Amino acid sequence: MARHSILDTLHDSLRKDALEGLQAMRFPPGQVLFSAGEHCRGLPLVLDGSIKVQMTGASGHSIVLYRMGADDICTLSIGCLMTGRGYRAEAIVEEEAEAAIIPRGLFDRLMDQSAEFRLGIMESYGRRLDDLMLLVEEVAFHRMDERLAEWLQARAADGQSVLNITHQELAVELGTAREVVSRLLKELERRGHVRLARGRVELTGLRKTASPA
Amino acid sequence: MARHSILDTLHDSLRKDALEGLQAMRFPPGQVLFSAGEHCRGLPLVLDGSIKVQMTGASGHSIVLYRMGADDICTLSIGCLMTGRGYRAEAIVEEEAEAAIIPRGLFDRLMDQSAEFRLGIMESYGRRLDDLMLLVEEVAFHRMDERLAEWLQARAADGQSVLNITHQELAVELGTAREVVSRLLKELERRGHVRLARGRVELTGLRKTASPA
DNA sequence: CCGGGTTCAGTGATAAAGTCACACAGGCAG
DNA sequence: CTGCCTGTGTGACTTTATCACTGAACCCGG
Repeated sequence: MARHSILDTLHDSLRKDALEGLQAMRFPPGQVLFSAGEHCRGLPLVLDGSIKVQMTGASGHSIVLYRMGADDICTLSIGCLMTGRGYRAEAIVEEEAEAAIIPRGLFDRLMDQSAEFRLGIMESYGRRLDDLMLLVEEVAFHRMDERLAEWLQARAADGQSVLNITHQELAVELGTAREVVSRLLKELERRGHVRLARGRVELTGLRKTASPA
Repeated sequence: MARHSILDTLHDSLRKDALEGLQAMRFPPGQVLFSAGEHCRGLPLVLDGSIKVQMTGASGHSIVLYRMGADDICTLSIGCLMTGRGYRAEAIVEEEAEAAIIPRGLFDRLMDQSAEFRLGIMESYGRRLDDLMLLVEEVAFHRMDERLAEWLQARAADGQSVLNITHQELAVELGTAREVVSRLLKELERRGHVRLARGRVELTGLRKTASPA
């Protein structure tokens, strides 16, 4: 049964139709939901789990653009759906995820008949645009050591203090090179903020990177 | 009289209503259409001219995110309109521009009553998302000298071979520091690709940056 | 036309980040 | 145990960012 807040906003008869046209599916970690160049067959609603969206540029390097979680909408797909162009990014499941695809016809109908649905879509789009704008600024102007520390802290805030992640994966998160991550992590370890092991980063009281000033 | 392709798609009666609710305005170069933190009072349609959208990050640096030209829609505004949050970016007129603002009420009505209007909005959103994704990749992974050369070449392709622009402005275009632009331009001049003067870059047969390999 | 202020541009020194090449360590399959 | 694959550490070097400053070009009032 597909539970997604944007469906809750629909009026009874429309919601009933929608739920009939939808089918939730489960995806295991590592599963690729779509990849670059592929065409879009509908609008995915994320019901649960965590999915990262990343792209690989002309340079051959990859960077994570954003994540989708419970109650998210894959707005990126709408553009592909509308213009018929293929995806430019790829989506990879991180934590086992559940999603339902709204097929084109149903999407058009919902857009036509529900102001609330439209609002939800627009809001989602707006948030995504915002995310990307912030990312641009972050990538263009922030120091790598701070970005790394912030990324780790965000995870720590989620309650996770032992991350099973490789330096390479962290490099893709931040859009940098593996060597850079390795060196910065080593530095954090020297300062006692983290403990490192193969494929593992343990956070041990990570504070501000504390400029010596 | 507001001429914009998205209005052409409307059916007669709706178009008539829309045109009544709209009022085109002209803006001179340099005019700020909106700036960070401001609230949004409607959806701007760009009828003509050129408008750049840039943001200034926590770091204090600015970067141009994208440009809007004739027949464009300021999709960024929709998010602000829907969520009520302020703008995160600012819009500055480059070439004298003409624009019309669709007020909230009319926007809602058009979204409700015209599938073609909705399609136009969605397409526009999709393009913007695409632009930003490409920008992220560009900023994260491409070399500055190539980015500068490409930017200049794009202008040359537009027919302009003498640009009236300062190094500082170029730095904002590329999201880097003024000094970096100065040095790279000097290098291009040494190679005979450009000629420099205060506030001016003249393109004299700019080819590939030609790696020595 | 001159003087003084303002905006632009050039440059050296240094730090941060990216690139390249390679050594080595940990874990797993045979 | 022995390879083998993946992940990590590191040196050398290039590119980019930052800081601090110099000087040139332009603008405007007197």
